Amino acid sequence: MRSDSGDVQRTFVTNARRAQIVAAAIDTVAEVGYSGASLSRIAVRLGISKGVISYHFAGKDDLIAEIVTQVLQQARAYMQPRIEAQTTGPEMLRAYIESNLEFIRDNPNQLRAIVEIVRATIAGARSPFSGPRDAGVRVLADLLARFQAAGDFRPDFDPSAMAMAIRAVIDVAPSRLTDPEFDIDTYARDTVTLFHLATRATAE
Amino acid sequence: MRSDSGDVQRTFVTNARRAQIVAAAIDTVAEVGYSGASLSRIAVRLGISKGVISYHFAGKDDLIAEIVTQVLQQARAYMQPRIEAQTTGPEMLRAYIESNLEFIRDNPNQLRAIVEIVRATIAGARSPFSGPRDAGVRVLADLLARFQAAGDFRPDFDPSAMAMAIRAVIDVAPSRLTDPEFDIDTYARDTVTLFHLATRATAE
Amino acid sequence: MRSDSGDVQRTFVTNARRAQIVAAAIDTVAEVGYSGASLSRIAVRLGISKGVISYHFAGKDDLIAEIVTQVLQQARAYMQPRIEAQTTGPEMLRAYIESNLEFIRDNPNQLRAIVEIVRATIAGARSPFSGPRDAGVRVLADLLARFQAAGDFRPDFDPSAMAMAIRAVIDVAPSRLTDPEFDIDTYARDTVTLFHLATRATAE
Amino acid sequence: MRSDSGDVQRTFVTNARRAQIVAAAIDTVAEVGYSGASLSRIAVRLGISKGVISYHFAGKDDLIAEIVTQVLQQARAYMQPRIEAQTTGPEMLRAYIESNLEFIRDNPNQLRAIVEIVRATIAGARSPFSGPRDAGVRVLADLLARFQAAGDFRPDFDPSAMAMAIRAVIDVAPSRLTDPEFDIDTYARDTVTLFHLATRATAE
DNA sequence: TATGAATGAGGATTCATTCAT
DNA sequence: TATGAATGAATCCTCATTCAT
Repeated sequence: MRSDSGDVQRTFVTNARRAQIVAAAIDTVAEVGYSGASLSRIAVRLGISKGVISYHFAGKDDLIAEIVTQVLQQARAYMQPRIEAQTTGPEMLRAYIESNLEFIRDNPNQLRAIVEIVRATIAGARSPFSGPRDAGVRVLADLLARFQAAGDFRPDFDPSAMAMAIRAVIDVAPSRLTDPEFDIDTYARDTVTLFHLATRATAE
Repeated sequence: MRSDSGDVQRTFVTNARRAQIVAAAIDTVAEVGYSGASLSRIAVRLGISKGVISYHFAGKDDLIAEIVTQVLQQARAYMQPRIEAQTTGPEMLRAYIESNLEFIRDNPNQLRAIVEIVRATIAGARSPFSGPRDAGVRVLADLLARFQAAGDFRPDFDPSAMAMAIRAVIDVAPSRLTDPEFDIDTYARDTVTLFHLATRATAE
Repeated sequence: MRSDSGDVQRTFVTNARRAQIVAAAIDTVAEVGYSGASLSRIAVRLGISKGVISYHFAGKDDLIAEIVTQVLQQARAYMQPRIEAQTTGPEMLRAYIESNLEFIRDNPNQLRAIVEIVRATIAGARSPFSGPRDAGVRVLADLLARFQAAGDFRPDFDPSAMAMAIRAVIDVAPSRLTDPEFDIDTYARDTVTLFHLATRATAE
Repeated sequence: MRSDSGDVQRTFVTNARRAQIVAAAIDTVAEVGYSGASLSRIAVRLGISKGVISYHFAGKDDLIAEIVTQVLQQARAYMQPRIEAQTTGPEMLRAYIESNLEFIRDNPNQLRAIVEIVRATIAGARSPFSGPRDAGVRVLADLLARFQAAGDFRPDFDPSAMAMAIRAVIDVAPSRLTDPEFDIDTYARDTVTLFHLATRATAE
């Protein structure tokens, strides 16, 4: 019943269990970090035996990969339409930042977990998940470049560096959420303004 | 001879050993990540026994704390004079960003290690090192607020949020250093411009 | 429905399933060795659930015992008539060796599996299957002794030791079958000659 | 202090511990078989912690390899001079069989262990130790071929098949040692005679 | 000061087995 | 009959830590 690869036909109950385990894993990673999130800790949180996880997932890597896949997919589903609905560069950028931070606000653990995982795994350089991060930067860089070419942004910034900066400012938010003084909505507004000023066409 | 707390009188040799161990630990963390940096791996790198580390440091946490302390102190020593030499807000901001990224460029392992450590440890929420990070943001926020009050920056940004953003953009650099396509000097220039545009007084 | 002990009345379907499982178990043991032959691997090979095996057999030991029983019975069925058809000692011995090695040649997996099992289990001294092996030796020893008494063999060898030797030379064949340089028919001829020379009455 | 590979300088105490562990491992394998010989069982036998073994050996494979190396070396040291002291084929063959079985008689556990290991590991075909076995057969086959060419043996047997047979008859002895009815000295005499008759030059 | 040796907890994983459906 | 699900023990291994020398 392991999920190795390929499309395995899964029953309803199995899917429910898998989802339950993934959810517990997300919360655990968000709470105690990647390295602290042992299978046993996840199992305890669910009140189930450690073996159940092994039964439903081919291994820890499989479980972690599932988290990444799932969260990224949810995030994309939330953000993509909001971003693609925009027609001008500045509007797109605002939608990008706002939808990102809204998603973070509404799914704090998911995001904290994924940031944790990506960072923990890129650390060792062996990184099976460095992909997603680079991909995120690249997609944004492409968007910026396109609108920049259209004259919507000032022509003299490097889209790639700007994309890195934007993602960095967004990605730091999840870990700040626990700070009671941190207000993510304010942070979103400030960030929108910040990058609007940093990218607007001079003529504007 | 453990360094538990307080000012322990230490001999010259002891201090040399400690420094040597810290240096090896920094390189190890930078290379294999925080969780991969076992005492044994650090000891092997030095060609000494694992016990030596235990002898000189109260525990792994103590060693890690020492890394943080030492690197932060070096960083401060490099950057502080450069920043304080400036008199206007924009100059200060430029000096802040440039000196930070220069230090990162010249001490990549140190920085990669510290970023690794901070992230790995703040994750667990138990965070013995969330202090330094917050402190860095706070110091910068205070600087921004001061020059903002003096009219050097536009008055309508939140210094704290802006400080977070600046630090985020800087802190992401160390982990990018291994990417051959990443040129940190260009990144520094872009970042300076970016935050100059984002903070400048409108009248300017 | 478990087969614990005694003569359980079994339906046709049940028997078919059991046979099917035994066959898969034989192939699995032959392929990955005794310790590698987990119930799960056997189940996968059959495309059935692990539980089915547990349903049809009281436990792994029961399944293994069934393999031994079944293979030994088949082997006996093949060899016994061939051996008993002979009237003189040397002919009997030739028939014994040839029929053994022919059976091995024609049922390599069966034999490899059984050799695997016997060896893996006699090792632990708890040996639920040391019986069959000893039995094989004893039967052959009795045969040898009978013909020896009749003057068909030289009188000065110990039938029991000779039987052990013969069985050893035969039993080593299954594990050699995978070696492409190993030709079992040649080996059979050589073995017949070898033991003919070793046992023939001097007067011959 | 792991023994990974290469010539590691080892202290006296360490060597003593290693030897102690190897000895315990040999006895354990001889007693409960390869698959039953877990590190924990070996540790219990010695009254030490499981970790000690991990400290002295890079892993289970390392420990097992050490057993094989050590026993084969001892065996070679015992047998080689006895065999090489002979000048004629029959004498060589007698010395080969006798020295083998004497060594088995005097080191029953060592041999039972090694037979266990070789068989358990060649089973899975991944066999890191199939080498030794094949090597043993090959060396003997070469010896036989040499003396056969010299006319010391009958010319019409295949040295390789004969070597296989001889080794098979020898290798079966260790597992018989626990049988009180089995007398290895008698078995040695019988085996010598058996293969003398099977190989002698006809003219003899 | 430094070392080698040992410990024991905790990690992931595999497995035979059980059980409700 | 058959299945999927769950269990818990056992496996090897890594690690931070301790301690006598």
